[in-house]
Amino acid sequence: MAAHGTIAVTQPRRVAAINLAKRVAEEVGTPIGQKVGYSIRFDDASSRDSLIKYMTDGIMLRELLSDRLLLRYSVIILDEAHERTLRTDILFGMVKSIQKQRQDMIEQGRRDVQPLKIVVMSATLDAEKFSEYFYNAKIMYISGRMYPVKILNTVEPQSDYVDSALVTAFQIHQEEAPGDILIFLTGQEEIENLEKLIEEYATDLPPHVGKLIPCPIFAAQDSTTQQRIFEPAPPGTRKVILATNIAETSITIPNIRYVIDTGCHKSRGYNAKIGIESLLVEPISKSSARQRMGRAGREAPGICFRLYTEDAFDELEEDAVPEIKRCNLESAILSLKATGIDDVTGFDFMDRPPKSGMLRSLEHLYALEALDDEGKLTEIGKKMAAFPVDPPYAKVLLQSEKMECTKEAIEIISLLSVDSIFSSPSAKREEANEARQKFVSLDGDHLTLLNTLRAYESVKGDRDWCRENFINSRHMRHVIDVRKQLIQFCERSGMDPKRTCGQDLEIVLKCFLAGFFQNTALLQPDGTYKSVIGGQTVSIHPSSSLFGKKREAIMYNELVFTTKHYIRGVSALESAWLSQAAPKYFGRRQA
DNA sequence: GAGCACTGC
Repeated sequence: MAAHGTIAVTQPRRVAAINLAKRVAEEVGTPIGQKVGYSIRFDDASSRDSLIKYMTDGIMLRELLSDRLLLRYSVIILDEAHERTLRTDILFGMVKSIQKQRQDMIEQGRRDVQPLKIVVMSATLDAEKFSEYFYNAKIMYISGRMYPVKILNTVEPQSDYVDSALVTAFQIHQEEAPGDILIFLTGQEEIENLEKLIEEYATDLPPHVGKLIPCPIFAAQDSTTQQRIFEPAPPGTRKVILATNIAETSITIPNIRYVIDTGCHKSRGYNAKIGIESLLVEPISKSSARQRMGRAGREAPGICFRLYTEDAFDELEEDAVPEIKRCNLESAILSLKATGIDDVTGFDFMDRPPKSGMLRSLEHLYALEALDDEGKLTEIGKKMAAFPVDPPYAKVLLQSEKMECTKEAIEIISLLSVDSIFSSPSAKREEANEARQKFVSLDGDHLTLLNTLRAYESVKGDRDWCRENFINSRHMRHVIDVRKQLIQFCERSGMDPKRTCGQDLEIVLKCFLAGFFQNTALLQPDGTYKSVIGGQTVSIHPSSSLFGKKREAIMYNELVFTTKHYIRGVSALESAWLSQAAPKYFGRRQA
C-alpha cells in the first residue's frame, strides 16, 4: 500500500473512469495500471501501489462490503455529484459516516488509522447544499472552459416539437454557417420518425444547397451503427444528429455548432405506493437545458435553439429529482444492510427517499428471505448481497443449487440483466421478427433467450451471424462477461456453476419463481392478464415471444408503465406452481 | 403493436 493511502476518484460511468485514468497517467508519464489506475466491472487496471485509482461508484460500493472503513483510501473524490445517481447518493452517506468513525478511532489513539479527506465535485449551482451536508465543508469554485453559446427561445409555445425541430433544422441548414446540428429527442420512435421526415424534406432542397444528412443515435443501437455519428460529413454537406439523452452526458459528438433542445426527455419514475415503475416523457430541468446548450460550444461559439418559450424555461425545476427519490430501493437497501447499517430508515441521506418506497423494499427483501422478522440480514441475505445482480436474481441463483439448474439460471440471468440482445430498427421490423422466430420457445422469453445464447455460441459469436439475425453483438458480449463473472461468484460461494437440468427446462422456470413470485399474472375470462399481487391489468410487451398468446399463468421480469402497463421478459407457468413458490410472502412487515 | 440513461471487487 502507498505510504499515505490511495486517492480514490469515483465516476458514475465506466468510460469516464477509463478515460480520466488514461489522461492522468499520460500527464504523469507512467503506464496505466501502476501509479495511476482504474477499476470498473470486468476490467481492473489498478494495483496495490496505485496512488490514484479511478473507479465507478458501483465498484466503491462493492469494496465497502469487504472494507467497511475504506482504510486503503486516504482521500475520496466523488465526481459528477450533481447527477445525483442512486449510487453517488448512497456513497455520500457512507463516506460521511466513515470519516466520522475514523476520526473517532484516531481520537481514541489508534495510530494505524488515517483521517479521511472527502472532495465532492459538482457542476451544480447550489454548492451550499453539498457543503451543509458535509459539516459546512469549504467550497472552491473552478470555472469551466467553453465558447459562448447564443440562446434563442421560441416566442410561442410549440404544440409539436418534432415538427418544430424539423423546421428549425432546415432553417439552420439554409441560413447559418457550417457546423453540425444536434437535436435532443426523447426516444427511438421519435428519432426514427424525424429521420424519415428529414430525408423526405431534404430531397426538396434547392440544388445549390448542400445535403442535410440525418444521423440517429440511441443506446439500443448496435456499435457499428453508433460509430457512424463520428464520421465527418462529406464536404458541402451537413450532419444533423438525432439523439436521446445519451448525447447529454455519455457520448461527446465532435463538430456540433447548433443544438436544438426540445425541452423533454424520457424519465424513469417509480410510484412507491403501488410499487410500479414508469417511463414517461417529461420536461427537463434547467441544469439539463444548460448541459444540452453547452454541447454547441465545445469547439467554437454556437447557437442553442430552445423549442420552448423563455417563460417555460423559467418554470422548469432547477435540478432533476435525485434518482434515490424515484427508484426501486431493494438493491440499495440490501447493500446498506450488508455493510452493517441495520437502521436504514435512520440513514443519513442527503435527500430522503419516500418512506413508502423504503417499506416496500424492506417487505420485498423479507419476502425473498433476505431479512428476518426483525429486519436483520439473514444468511440468505448475506449471500444475496454478495452477488453483482439485483436481489430477485440473486435469490434465483441460490435457489438453483437446490433445483439443480445453476448453469441455466446463470445463463438466463445474464441474458435478462443486460439491455435487450434483440435489435429492432423500425425500418426492418418484419425482417427482424422473422429472424427471431427460429429461437422462439413456446414457454416464453426465458427459454427463447437461452436458445438464442446457445445459437450464438454455436457460431462462436460471429459478427455477421449477429447482423443477419438482428442480434446486438455488443449486448451479447456483455452477456458473456456477466456469465463469466457469475460463474466465478458461484464458485467462490461454494456452488457448482456447471450443475445442469439438461433437457428438463421446466425446472428453470420454477426456479425463477423463487425470485419472481410477485411478478406473476393470471389470464382473465376476457382474455386480459391481471397481476396476482395488486390486481393490476398488465399487457405483454410486443417484443415478447408471448405477445398475443393466452396462457393460464405467466411470470414476468419487469413491469413498466408507458402507454400501458407493459410486462417484459415473460414466460408461461402452470398456476399450480404459484402456491408452492412463496409461502412467506404474506408474512408481517418489519422495518 | 413498442424501452431515456447509467451501474455491479
